[in-house]
Amino acid sequence: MTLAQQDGRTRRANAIREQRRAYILESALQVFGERGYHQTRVADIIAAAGIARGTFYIYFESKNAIFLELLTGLIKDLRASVVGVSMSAGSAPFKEQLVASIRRVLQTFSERRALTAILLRQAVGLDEEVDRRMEEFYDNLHRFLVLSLANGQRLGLVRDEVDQGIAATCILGAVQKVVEREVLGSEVASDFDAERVARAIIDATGSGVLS
Amino acid sequence: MTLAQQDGRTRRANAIREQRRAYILESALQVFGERGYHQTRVADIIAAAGIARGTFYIYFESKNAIFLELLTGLIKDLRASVVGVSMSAGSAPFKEQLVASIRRVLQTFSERRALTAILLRQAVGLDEEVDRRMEEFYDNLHRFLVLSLANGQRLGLVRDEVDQGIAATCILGAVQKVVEREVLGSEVASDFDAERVARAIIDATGSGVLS
Amino acid sequence: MTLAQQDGRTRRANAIREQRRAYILESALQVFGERGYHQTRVADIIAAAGIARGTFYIYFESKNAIFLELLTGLIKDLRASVVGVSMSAGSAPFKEQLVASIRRVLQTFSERRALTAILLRQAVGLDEEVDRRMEEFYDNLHRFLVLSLANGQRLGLVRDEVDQGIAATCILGAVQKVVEREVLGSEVASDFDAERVARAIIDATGSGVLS
Amino acid sequence: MTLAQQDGRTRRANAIREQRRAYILESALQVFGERGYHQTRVADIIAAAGIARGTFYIYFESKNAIFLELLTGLIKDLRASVVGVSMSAGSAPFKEQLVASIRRVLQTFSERRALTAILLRQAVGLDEEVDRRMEEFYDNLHRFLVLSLANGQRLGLVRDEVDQGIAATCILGAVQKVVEREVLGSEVASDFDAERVARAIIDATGSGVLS
DNA sequence: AATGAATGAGCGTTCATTCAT
DNA sequence: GATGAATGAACGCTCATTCAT
Repeated sequence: MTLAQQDGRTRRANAIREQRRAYILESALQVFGERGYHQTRVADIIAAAGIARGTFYIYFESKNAIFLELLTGLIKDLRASVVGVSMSAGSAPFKEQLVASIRRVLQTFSERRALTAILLRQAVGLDEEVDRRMEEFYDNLHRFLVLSLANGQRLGLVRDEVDQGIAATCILGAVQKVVEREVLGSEVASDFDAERVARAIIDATGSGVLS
Repeated sequence: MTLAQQDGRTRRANAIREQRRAYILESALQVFGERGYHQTRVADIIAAAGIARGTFYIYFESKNAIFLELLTGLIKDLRASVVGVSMSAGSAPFKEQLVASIRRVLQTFSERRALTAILLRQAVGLDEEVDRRMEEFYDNLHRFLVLSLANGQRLGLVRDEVDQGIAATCILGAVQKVVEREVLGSEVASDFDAERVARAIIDATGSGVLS
Repeated sequence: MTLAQQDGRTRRANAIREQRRAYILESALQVFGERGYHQTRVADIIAAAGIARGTFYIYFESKNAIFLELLTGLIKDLRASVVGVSMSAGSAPFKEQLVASIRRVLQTFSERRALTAILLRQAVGLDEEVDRRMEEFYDNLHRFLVLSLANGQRLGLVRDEVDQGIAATCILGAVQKVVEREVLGSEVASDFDAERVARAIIDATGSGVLS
Repeated sequence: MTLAQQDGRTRRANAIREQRRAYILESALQVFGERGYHQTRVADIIAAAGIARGTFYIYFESKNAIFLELLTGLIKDLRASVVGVSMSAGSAPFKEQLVASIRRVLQTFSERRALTAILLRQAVGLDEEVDRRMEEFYDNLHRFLVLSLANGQRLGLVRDEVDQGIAATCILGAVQKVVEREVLGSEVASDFDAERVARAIIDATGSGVLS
């Protein structure tokens, strides 16, 4: 057997392994999304994936571990779509930038419904590690928003009277609740008009509801 | 034994029974608040209440039932403090009314921390009945806010451009998140300045963050 | 309910609990003795005791714990029967004292066949705690024998050439092996003549086999 | 391809196969010795041998089978070193012959520590086949000792009062326990002075401890 | 022959609920 | 009504062995 052959085989084996792992992950995602963490038995996951009990434990350490991995994935994706939010005095109109950012976040959630459902509704109190990460994620988001608002105030884009901490919390909550109602509420992804909703959020939280 | 005697005895017995029931409920609240629903064992509740295992099942049908009852209680209290929010053209300045309403809601949460923690963080996916009631509660709140915003628009108090549905969702989310961070975050109730926070919420969601 | 009544009830309840516990212990002993530690399933124990799965865990923390308790019991009994071995210059002839001591030990083993079987054949490598206790037990016995031999040498009852350590080990091994072959070998306890065997052991280890 | 060629190839293949087999056996010995039978997983053995899971089952039928083979090997070695023990009225002084025999046995054990540890401490209750062989081995040894003592009595070398059965058991136990304490106890093989220990055993069991 | 991914029977333990006293 | 011992279904996880490549 030549080295090239072995490399090829190893590469293929690794690829298959990764595929299989991804498939189990995907299957688990479905079940977790449908039944929630606690109602989901390892038996459900392996049934959904069509694998044997032991096989599950080849790819994942535990039920908890696979759940954590799913969550970590979503958090990573969200972080990526959030990072783009910027108050830099770029050429694009400020408000449009905000709309784009929010829209991107909404789309990320929209494309990951099952995970979003878990993240928003099941992910607390299951496990210390999960809790810690979730809190960390929200804390980072909050800190980012506070900073953005502060920058905005310096640039005269945000009103000086605004309480940075509370306002950041309000925006966070607003987006989260919109995701909860609009994204998870509509049965199919296409029902959900990210552009319109993002615009409405920016309008409501940006200009306020009062005249 | 006269009827009067029996009445007296029955009344006293009923009173004792009610007291006992309330005490178990209270004990359960503590443990649920501290450990969350799933980490709480019936053993924890009876230990906290100082009763025997069987006694628990005399007063409550199941672990689930007692949890549901606690949640129902909080929802009832919240409904009571929310109902007062009104857009009627009373004498008090409109914004001040809003601040007062939000403050009342925040106070209700603040006074019921243990329950609030459960409501916001644990109450989904446990039980179909619980889920149904929670959704119903939030739906009612949302409907109420939509109606209020519509009224406000008619009266010229709310901007016409505001998307009632999304805006209502934003406000709901904002308040919820503030409760989550500010109420549950501060270690003791007194640390939490309901007036200041309510004012900040109204400022942020009412006037918007942008200048 | 009077205090006396309660005391009575509590006492009776405790007595029943103890009886039940002892019964489960006894049942476990049988199964462990027959099948060994690893072949014994908790299912076997509860089947033998005629109790439900959960009941087992009311009385014992784990399969390991019940085994440890059985072993501890035997070790305690053995210690009690060994303690009597003494080199004090009492009135009874020295050799007769030794015979009596060995006989007592053999009898203890003989009366506890199931446990003895476990102790001699299964009790190593199962559990760190068990191993530690067994080693401790044998160490104590060995130390005791070394001391006794030293005393004997001082009193002129034991030959000066004897290597205390090795001799103690030999005696320990001799008795243990005799128990293994003679006690566990004979099907029924009555088949085993403790007096004769004890005398033979003392003769072999005391006077030696060589002429 | 000529027959000679094939023969050569086959021979070489067989040699490689045997080497590989021996290496796995050796690796298994290490892990069994370190962790004991039950704590040793097939995973540990293949990791130690650096082979794949399936490969293990090409060379050995099961975990149990490889263990049995190791044990059989030790028993064979022991038998070989024991066979030399003889009461024949050879030229060498009788006692010196005994010392030499015991020393040889002790050395065999000392050179096979890992196996000895298993033999003395783990080898019972694992498997019927193992148990049967162990018992057979000890029975043969015992029978041999009984015979030797009988011969000794006929030759006037062994006291007539000695109970052959019990005395044989005592000697067996003495040696076994000495191995257990002295051989397994000392960390390195060189710490163990086989000559001295053998002499002490013969002194203790031969001349007895009493004066 | 060698590999290692797949298998699945089997186990110890938990805990909400029941029920005899 | 109060008690708490008893119940047993249910679960997550292990690991010796198999078998397609």
